[in-house]
Amino acid sequence: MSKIRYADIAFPTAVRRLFTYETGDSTIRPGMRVWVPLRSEFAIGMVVQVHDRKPEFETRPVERILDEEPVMDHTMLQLTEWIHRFYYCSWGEAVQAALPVGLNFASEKRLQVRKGFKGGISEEERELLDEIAESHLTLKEAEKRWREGKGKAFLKKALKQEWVTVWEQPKQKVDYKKVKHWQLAESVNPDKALAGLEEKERDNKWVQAFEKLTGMNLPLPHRHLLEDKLFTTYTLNRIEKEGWIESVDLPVESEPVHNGIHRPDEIKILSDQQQEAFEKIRESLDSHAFKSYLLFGVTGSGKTEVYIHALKHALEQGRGGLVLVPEIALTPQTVQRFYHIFGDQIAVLHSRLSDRERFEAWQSLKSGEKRIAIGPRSAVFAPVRDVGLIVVDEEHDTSYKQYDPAPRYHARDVAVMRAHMENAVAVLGSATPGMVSVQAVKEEKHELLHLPLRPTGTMPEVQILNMLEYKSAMRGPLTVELYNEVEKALKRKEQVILLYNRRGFASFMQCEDCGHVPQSPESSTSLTYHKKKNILLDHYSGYSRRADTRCEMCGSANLKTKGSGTQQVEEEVEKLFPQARLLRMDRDSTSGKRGHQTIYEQFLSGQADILIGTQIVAKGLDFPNVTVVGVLNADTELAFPSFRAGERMFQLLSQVAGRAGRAEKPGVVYVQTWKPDHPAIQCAKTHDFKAFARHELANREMLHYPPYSRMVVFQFKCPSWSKVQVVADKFCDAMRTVTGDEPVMGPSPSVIEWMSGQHQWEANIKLSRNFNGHAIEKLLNDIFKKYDSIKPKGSGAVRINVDVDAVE
DNA sequence: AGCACGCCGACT
DNA sequence: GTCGGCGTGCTC
Ligand SMILES: [Zn+2]
Repeated sequence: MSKIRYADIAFPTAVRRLFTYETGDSTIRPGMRVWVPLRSEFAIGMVVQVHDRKPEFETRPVERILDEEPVMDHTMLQLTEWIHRFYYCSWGEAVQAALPVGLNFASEKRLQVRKGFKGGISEEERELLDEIAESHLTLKEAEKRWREGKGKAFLKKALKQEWVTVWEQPKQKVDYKKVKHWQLAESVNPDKALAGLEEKERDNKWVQAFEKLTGMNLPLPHRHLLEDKLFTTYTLNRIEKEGWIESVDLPVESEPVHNGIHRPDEIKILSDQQQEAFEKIRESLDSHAFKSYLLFGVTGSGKTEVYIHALKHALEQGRGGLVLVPEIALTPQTVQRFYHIFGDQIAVLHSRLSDRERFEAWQSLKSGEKRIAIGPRSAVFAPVRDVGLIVVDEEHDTSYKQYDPAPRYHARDVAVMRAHMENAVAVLGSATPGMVSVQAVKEEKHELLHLPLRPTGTMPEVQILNMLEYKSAMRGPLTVELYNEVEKALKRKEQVILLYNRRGFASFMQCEDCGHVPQSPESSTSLTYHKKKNILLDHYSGYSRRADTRCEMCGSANLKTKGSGTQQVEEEVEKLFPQARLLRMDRDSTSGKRGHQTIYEQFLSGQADILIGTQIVAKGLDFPNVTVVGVLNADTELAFPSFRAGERMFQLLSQVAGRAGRAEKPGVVYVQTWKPDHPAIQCAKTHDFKAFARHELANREMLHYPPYSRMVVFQFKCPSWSKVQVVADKFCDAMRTVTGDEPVMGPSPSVIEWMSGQHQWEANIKLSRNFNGHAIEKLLNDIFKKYDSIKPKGSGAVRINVDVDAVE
């Protein structure tokens, strides 16, 4: 045994601390997983540091090192450490998010009857003990098997008396895929074996099968052999029974995934503007230094071609690539566009992969076999070797933010940090960039690459329909104008998309005469309506007032509360156009992405005339035959109780506009709204993102919202209503003591006040944008320390979640 | 986060 | 007397 060294280990629990163990095994290195004793059990942990500093406390030894080679390299450890500080989670939680579930170990506890145990026990107990010895159960299975009565009592007694002991073993969830193969038994001489048969046996099918096997290049997979009629499960087993062949489980290459055509020669020639953007990226790649770009270009401006050329260049440099795409956009079509050029160098990290498939994709990237990873949020951790380029497409998409479980990271920001750590180039692409990225360009953190619309492209016309004017001219949820346009389009055999906003999980009030939604005087966001207490509430600041009886805008008494319940929009539309073929799509009704995909395909192939659904229809494909797009109630987005409501609305309308028609068949987007003058609507009409950004940024700056601050949201959860409230109050006291009164808002009940048996409150704090990982960690440590010193009795039951850079 | 340890009410 | 409820504190 060599010299004792110390390993700092991160566990996948919420404890934001490392634990130090000792080991004499000199093969231990950071990035390896270990099996160590923790309390009275064993646990899996990740070695993050190996050193010689003997701690003051007693250390326990590492039981087992689970890897021969580190599964995380230095950068990945560094990246997860940054997440640990910045998003205030444990290092182990960040590690867990970065590894495929297949690499998680679970402890498996099996029961063993102590050897040579005779004991003075009753007949009945003896029987039970024999059963335990034979059944080879896990502890969990045994506890389930003997759930009650005598059995339960005996199991407990047997464990206590140590008649039965528990063996704890690490068990990896997924291993390399192994498949049953057949090979000749070592000891067998085929000729002799056959010669030893009786005459009448020679005609048997299994004998013929064996004869054939001897002439084959074994071992061969069972499945493969079955293709020959001579080989069946029976004949093979029969030969095995003679002891002439034996089965072995051998690892196999996973079957290649079919992603369509691979024609690298068909890479598209870039337009001048695309070429210009690409040249910039190429220069940065050549310099081998960190650089980040915001690639701003509307739908159809050809961002993907720029990504593809840049990826190609990275590969030519011998470096790898990483492409992040929002979950919803990760369709076969998207994959095909990359596969077309890069073929099997691509690994797709789909969220629908099985644990094993994910593990194999991960492995193929780590080994360097695959050079490009494409995937949603979690793919930011894909172990691409020597990453040169990281693309984040649709960088504004909120699905890049993880909420539960921790770490609550933003994949776009992690991507930029990873690029920074690996001296790579980050390219964030969007037609409607988030304000955070726009501001980063202004501050020269990102460089802007602008792709104007191609000369062949057109932006569809956007018509605004003022609901005030159509108040008495409605056909169900459609204004007469939109109704007529739909009719006309149907007559022309063209297609229609109708989009209605999903009502959020929050209720709100709206004036029936002017469409106004009551706003908070404190945070300038929409107030939510709470039926029980009949109040309007601002969940940022905690401001509340008795529900309005008159519209604060026009004075009308005609205020209506809009719940979060289901809407009948689809049924009403169906009645309006009984002769039309209707296709529905929303997040709930269609199960999973497959469902969406089939709906898109049906609509594209003309199997329906009208596609109606929630926001999700805006994220689909291009439909060249669609000439009318109707947004039925655009304002619902503005009622969303968030300072980002305007941004979301603009993004939605822009996205919709990007779907309507093509050059040959120009489409018109009709937006029904009570607020025709709202900047988000006006700018969407003129397709003027820059004007919208100017307006929105001015607003944000005035109210000190991101990107002019960094918001940290704290959520308090507990089954007891009174406890949550007390803890939230005390926590805010602690915050105000540490930071002063000014940046703290709240506490207040969450927008979702009650969820799965828990009451939820929240509070938030606006920090300077300059707070980096260390500063955030220090401040939050101070706040929690202060809180610990003043927290009331019984507060342990309240869970406190920290969400740095929360999105909603 | 789990999970053991410990301190008080309802049962054989 | 003890079984078990949850509140508290610790894990190298
Ligand atoms: Zn009004």
